[in-house]
Amino acid sequence: MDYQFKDIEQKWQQFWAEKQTFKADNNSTKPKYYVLDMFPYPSGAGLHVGHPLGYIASDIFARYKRLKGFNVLHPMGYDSFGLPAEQYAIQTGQHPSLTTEENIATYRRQLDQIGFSFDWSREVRTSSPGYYKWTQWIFMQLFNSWYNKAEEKAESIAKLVEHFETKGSAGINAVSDEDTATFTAGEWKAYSHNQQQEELLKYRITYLRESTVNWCAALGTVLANDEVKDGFSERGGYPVEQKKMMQWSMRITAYAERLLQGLDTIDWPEPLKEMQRNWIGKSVGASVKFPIKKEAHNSQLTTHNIEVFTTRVDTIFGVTFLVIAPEHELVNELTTPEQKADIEAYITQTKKKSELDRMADTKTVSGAFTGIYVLNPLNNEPIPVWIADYVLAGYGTGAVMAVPSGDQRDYLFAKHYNLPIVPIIDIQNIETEADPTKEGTYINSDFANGLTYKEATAAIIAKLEAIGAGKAKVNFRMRDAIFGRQRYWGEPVPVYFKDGLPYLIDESELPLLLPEIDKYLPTETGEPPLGRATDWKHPEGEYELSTMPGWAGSSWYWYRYMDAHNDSEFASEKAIEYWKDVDLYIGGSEHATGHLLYSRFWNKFLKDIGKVNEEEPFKKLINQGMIQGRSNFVYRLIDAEGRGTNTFVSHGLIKEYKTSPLHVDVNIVKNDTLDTEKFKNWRPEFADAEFILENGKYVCGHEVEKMSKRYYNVVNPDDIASQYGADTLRMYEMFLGPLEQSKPWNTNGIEGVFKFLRKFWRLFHDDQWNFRVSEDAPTKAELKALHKIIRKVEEDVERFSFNTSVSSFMIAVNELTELKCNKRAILQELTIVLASYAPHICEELWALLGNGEGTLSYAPYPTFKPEYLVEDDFAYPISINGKTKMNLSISLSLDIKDIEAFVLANADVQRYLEGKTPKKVIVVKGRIVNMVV
RNA sequence: GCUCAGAUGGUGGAACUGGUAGACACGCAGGACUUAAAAUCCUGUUCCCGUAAACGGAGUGCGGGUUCGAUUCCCGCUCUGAGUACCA
Repeated sequence: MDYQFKDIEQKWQQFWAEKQTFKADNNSTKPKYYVLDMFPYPSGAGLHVGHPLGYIASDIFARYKRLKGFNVLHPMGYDSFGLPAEQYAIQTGQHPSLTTEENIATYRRQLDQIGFSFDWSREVRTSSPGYYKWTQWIFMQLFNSWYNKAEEKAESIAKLVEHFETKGSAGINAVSDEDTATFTAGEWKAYSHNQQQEELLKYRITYLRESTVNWCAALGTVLANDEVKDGFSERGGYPVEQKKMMQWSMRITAYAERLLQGLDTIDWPEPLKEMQRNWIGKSVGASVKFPIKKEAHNSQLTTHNIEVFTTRVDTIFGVTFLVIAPEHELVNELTTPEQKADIEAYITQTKKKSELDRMADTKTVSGAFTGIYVLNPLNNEPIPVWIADYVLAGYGTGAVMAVPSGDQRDYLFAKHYNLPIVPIIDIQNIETEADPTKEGTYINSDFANGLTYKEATAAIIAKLEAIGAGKAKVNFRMRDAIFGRQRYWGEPVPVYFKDGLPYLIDESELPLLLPEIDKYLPTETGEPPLGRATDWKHPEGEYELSTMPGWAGSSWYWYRYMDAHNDSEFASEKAIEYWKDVDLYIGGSEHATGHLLYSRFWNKFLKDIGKVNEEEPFKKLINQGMIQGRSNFVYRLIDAEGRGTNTFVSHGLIKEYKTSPLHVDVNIVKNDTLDTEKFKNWRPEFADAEFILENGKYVCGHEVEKMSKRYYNVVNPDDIASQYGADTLRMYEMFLGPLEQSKPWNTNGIEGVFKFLRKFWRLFHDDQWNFRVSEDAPTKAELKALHKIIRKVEEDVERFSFNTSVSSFMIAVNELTELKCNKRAILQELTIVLASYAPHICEELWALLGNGEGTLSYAPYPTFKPEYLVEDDFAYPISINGKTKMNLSISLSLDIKDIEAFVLANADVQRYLEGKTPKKVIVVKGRIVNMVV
């Protein structure tokens, strides 16, 4: 029979499911290999053709590794807590768990159609109580830990308490809140229980603190920094404002240095690492305290100096003014009565500007003088203090020392307000702009005069430290992560409050289930939706009402797959010891500063407390590119009165007519040719449409846009699978281009892949479509074709160049067709090699070859034998004059006796040889490509 | 502005450490089969000139350089995409 992909694919998908072919074994003697996909959020729209791209790539890799003899863990699950289900619940009243359930069913059906080799027995859902029990458990471990900087690791809070009880706060080097108290052991013991708890909260890795948060009123929740884009929420695009709130936070900053260092040990795409480095934002510099000039202010000040952070402490003698952020907490106290009006006017003006305006408008210089002066700690020169909105309250100390000769922003500010500009380096050119050079030697710099950059920096820091006015400091841009969300559809925080202080619930009470509520909206008093729950009360106090953010469940899920049904641990020690870490992780780069950073953070924490073994969770990571939409257009003819008619002009002719473009559903267009009948049925108003054709066809225009319903360019994998089959879909998605590159989806070439599979099928069949293979011994040419593809696929898969493999398969099958090869010895091995790309057709042929049903998935990958290739193609690595290296494949070689004539005829060659005679010359189409001298 | 990635036929793309540029596929043109169409198969297809053909010239965004030889390496520029944005 002809290639009947529908029957074949259904048969094998059923077979794999029933026989649990891809169930991974936790007790195998084979080497392990863990291939992971970023699990999806099951949205209501279902999968479009872009989603499976990464899954197909990882599936090919997983299947390949199985053939190579590895015990492969290749699981899938759902990140099923999230906003859309909740918003749907608000609109319809339908419980988010129902919506989620339905969406998951759709996803599963769509995924099953593509023939993935997932081990579904390990499926996880972050919203199922059996799963979030352990998310809550990890939260409890974080609450019960503090970060010991001396040891560079997290430790138990009990250990900290023990230290407090014996030695007080002395000798503690922790990452903590800034306002920790200093006390002796005796004082600690004298503290009330509540005082102790309050103090400990300042050390816990997950802690409660009043902090400025990104509040999104429209969504009724706070958002993390990476969920905010240009002052608007990433989801929905609602405005986001800054607001002070009591919030759960995660002390991820404790891990900043380790998160940065770890990047050098993992095989990730460089751009992604760079994004994480920028996000962590390490800058090495110094903090300097500028004492406030006594007589500057008549009144008594509670603060005596302004602290700044700088990366160029060497320029301190060039400081001619200080700038603090308008939101800086000292502004009010510092401003002199005479300047009060000015400053207040400036602050109101700044506040009026939206976040966006303020960022866009970086050219306008604005600021106001506070009226007070500080002293340069190294030479006691008075320095005026200004406020200006180019200084951000949220970074460093919210205050900077301005060096107009070296910093362009300071330069512009100084010019605008007529402040002095002092050059401090001999070669500095500051005629028209600041010169941030580090070359040359210092001038106008007191004891640093004549020194180089390195010397000056060291000398100045030493001096500052000696007089107690500053010290070397490393600053990070990364902030602690806000962990609370005022939403319903998330993990409840396993905490209750007593006397205003948080306490963990008992571990035996886990999971703390989400309570049922009547409406999914905040309460009338503005509390989160959980405030609506009745009968939901801890015996000791009130439950926390906010839930965890979306990234909580996804920050450890790869461990749950290792031991998905364990009730007593998040995964057994044995399972974690066996599977260790993820060998290959495939997903989008949009998670660079969210999921991928938080996951690394939690992993490091879990390692610190001895629950996992690896410092980094994802050894190798590949970003699949985004699949963009490719929209098609028809061109409506405009009549003389400028009205649209019901006549449509083919794309090639639109210059001759007046037309307006109109999106048309890409599913009724094939190779940019419109199916005019389907178009008439597409919408009622086109029922009597007429067409002006070219070459008898209606050709559509096209453009690359986002894949979206609005542009009618969404292509559904179901449609492709039912039209061409899963094997064609899998191969075509790979054929489309390099995995990591973004590209528009179009089906223009899919026929080629389909034809290839049919050709492959035909190799095993005679003209009447009867299965027939020959038992004869293969010829040299046949063996060569086979071994070329064996090697090629091996190389391609290892370097994730799946698109070139597909081409190579086509070449191999074309060659074998040409040779009329139907030898079992060849086809058997070819089937194994193709199996990871097109598993259904290969399983079928494998069974027809008499190999036993369903044994293909674990068949041994054939061994490449180079002797079949070195017939007339081989390589010569040679070196000439010790510098030129050549390495070529050879098609024709001249004998030594023919060389002389050849060399004489070729000036290039003569120059190259410098009079020597080559031993061997390699010529291709009359051109020398290589010589052995 | 900064950082990164990229630019190759009508199209998607190949060429892995410098060595026959355009593999493979789509599209297009011509042909075979067919009453016809679809399907299938075969041939051609970077551009220009000449031409039936061999053959000749140009050619990997633009301008230089290194090299016997550059899509590949170096310098400068243009454009496109992504990320980031007053980070002191």
